[in-house]
Amino acid sequence: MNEDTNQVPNTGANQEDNKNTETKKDFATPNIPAQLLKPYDPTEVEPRVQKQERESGFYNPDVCIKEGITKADAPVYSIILPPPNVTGTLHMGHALGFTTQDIIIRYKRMKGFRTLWIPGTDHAAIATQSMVEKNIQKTEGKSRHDLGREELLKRVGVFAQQSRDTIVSQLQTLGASIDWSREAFTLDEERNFAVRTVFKKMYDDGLIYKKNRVINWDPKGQTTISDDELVYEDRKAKFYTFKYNKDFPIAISTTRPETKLGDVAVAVNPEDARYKEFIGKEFSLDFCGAPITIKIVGDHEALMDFGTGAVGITPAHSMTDYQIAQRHNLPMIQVIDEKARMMVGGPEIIGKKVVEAREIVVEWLKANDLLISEEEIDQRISTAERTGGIIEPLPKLQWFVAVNKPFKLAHSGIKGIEAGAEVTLKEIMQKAVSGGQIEMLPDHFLKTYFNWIDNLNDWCISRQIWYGHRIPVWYKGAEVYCGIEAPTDTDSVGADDEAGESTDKWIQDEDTLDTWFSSGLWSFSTMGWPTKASDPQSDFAIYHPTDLLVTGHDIIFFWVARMILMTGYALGTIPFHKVLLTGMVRDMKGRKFSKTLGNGIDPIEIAHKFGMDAGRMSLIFGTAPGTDSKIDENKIKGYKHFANKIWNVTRFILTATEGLYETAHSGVGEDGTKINFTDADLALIEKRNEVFKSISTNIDNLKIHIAAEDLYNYTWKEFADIILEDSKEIFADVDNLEGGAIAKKKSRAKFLLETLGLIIKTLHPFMPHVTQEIWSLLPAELKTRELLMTEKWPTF
RNA sequence: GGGCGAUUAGCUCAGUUGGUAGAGCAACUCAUUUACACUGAGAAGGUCAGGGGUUCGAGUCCCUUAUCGCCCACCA
Repeated sequence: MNEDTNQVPNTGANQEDNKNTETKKDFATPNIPAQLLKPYDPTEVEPRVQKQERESGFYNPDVCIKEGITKADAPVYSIILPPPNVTGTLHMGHALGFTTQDIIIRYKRMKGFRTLWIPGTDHAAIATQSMVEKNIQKTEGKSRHDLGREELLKRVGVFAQQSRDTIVSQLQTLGASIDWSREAFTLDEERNFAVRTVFKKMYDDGLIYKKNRVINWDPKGQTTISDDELVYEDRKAKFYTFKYNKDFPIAISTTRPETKLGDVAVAVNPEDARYKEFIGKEFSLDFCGAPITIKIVGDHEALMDFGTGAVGITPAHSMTDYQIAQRHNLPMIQVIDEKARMMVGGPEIIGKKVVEAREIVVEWLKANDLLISEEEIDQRISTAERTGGIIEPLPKLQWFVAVNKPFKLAHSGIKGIEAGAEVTLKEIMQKAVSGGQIEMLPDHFLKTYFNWIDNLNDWCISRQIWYGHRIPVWYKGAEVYCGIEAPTDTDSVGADDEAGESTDKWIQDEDTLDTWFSSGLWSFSTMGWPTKASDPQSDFAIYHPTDLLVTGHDIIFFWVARMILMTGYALGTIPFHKVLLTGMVRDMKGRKFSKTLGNGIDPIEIAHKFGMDAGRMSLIFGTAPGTDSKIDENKIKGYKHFANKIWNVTRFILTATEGLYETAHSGVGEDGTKINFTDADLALIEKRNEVFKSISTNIDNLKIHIAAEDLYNYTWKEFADIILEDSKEIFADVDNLEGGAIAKKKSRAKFLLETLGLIIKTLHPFMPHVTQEIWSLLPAELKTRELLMTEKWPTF
């Protein structure tokens, strides 16, 4: 530990500063620390304080216990950091969440809790791989297949590492008092073991299954994605109405004529008088060079008053049609491949991209006089969240998690679920929250959460990308093996090897898991589960479930729900007691921060310009949980002024109480008599204590934006503007005029010093750097420890 | 189509269980080397989106309308 940082180095530079400020002779007294004579300079102070805090080891609760800062049997408080994606750098949106967590963590630590905050990063599978692929394509003109699985993974690994380093330094710049000794990564060996363990358990319980069905295919990313990874875009589209051929009795409509080469049926409403007579009939015909057989089926899904009232059914390329086809036992004919090219049809159409094929089919319809009408409509198309590719529904053999399948939950700490009872994953997600064990703030997001669960379908978890947790399943001919460890006699073929080679060795499934599968385990995979789960001294035994999750409301489905699912399933418990949802941070025009707009603000930039303390305050101040906020530099500037204000308040108090503070703080005057507070000061104390009591209460209730405001107002408007101004008169009073003058001064000096200490302590979670710096300059009598973060929180 | 949120000072937003409308920024008047110009004092600025209801009392609770924003959904 570097104790020197609290001392004022007696360098030439400082002496020079003293000379420069000599005009202010009133303050150039030997007892006033030299750096106080200058305005507060966050760029010099903040990195130094961060280093000092970090090197003290007190971010780690084990060290706090060892050094006697925290009692071993103290109540526990734990938070896991929502791991940022290793796709780039943090912006002010992250900073809001992380600052919120740091405030709570510092508060709890000072209150004596055994406090743990675990950091980490997320490998973000598709997002990261596609970013690296794009870079390689741009700089080297190579695809991932040119590089091969091993080489690509190496490149992605390097990128992820750089990204992680940036994120770590950003978190440190933020002043996050997080325990770096416990840093985790969603794709490291320990987390991989947890993933394999849970996968195997789910597989054995029949909750993970492999099935051929229509999934969301991203032709750009060359992978499947889950329903939640779809992003909808509004576009104009042509809506064509036509007949398959001249003899076909019913006209249908579509925006995608090229898919009609894969049609197997036309669905009409069984009540529809126009078409009733045709139900059950079959027509074989040639459509654009592809022989197709269309069966007319009756299905209530077909709405009589929409379009022609008849729906062409393309089971292989539409989710809805797939479901209708299932009901009527219809075949599924794939006509579009993974590159979104036509697989069937005449020579003019086969091999063409869907968009070109669409034009060709329309031309063909026109040429054969089959097109009845063509109108422009608004349409929502699905695109892939990470690559922007237009989703092509395709039939594929994929892995799924069954959310509606009952299984026996061996252990249960979830209210409303008995141990050993039959439940579904959906029920776990519902009961963990509806039973009140998990609280959400603001609570109106509960409706969003439940609504999502009600409409939830089985979760497609396999991805055809290489960066991620490989599915722990091996094949040997027709045999399938799922295990935590690879079977012996495994052939370690890479993905590039041509499949289909018959071998007598086990070959692992090529696919990787959805990144949210591993994120879902984060609350316990970061704590030594499963290896050390049974050890009562393990983090898992001590700190799980965690107390609080602070995250953006945009990932309630992706992450919050998946954590509840995974924790409920694997442990029969909840991952956290409370969820605090933060809003989005936007620019002054209300736009989201984005790379393409170039409006993103890097927290490091803020630290350079205004100081991170100011940045932290500006994020918290006036921002209610769950509501979006706007931020601009003007606002941040205001809190830079605030930091400087406290700095000057400190200078004033130390100067004004010069010679008084020793006696004032000891509570005994020079003559040995006790210093009593004057009635006026007693009244100030009462009022002050009330303010600080309510600040604590507000932090306890996670209303940190209100606590920050109260603290700001008291410090500036009450303490500085009124009390300090009033004190000037008291201190200016000439001693010998009346006997009470000296007693009044001592009383006030004691009050000012105590209150300053109180402000600095209470403000510390919000503005850790400036408060630590001031703390180091306060007279020793005021403090019990050098590091403010380990001081006791003031209680009344 | 369903759900959620927002609407408060010129701008950006707070407003705990219902009890006299708040802050920052901007603008206005004054003070001028003061702990601090990264300043202080003062004044100004609001039918709390509109309408209805409950209540002794509503920015806050209920109903309704409007506008904006977000999320979800298989109208081909």
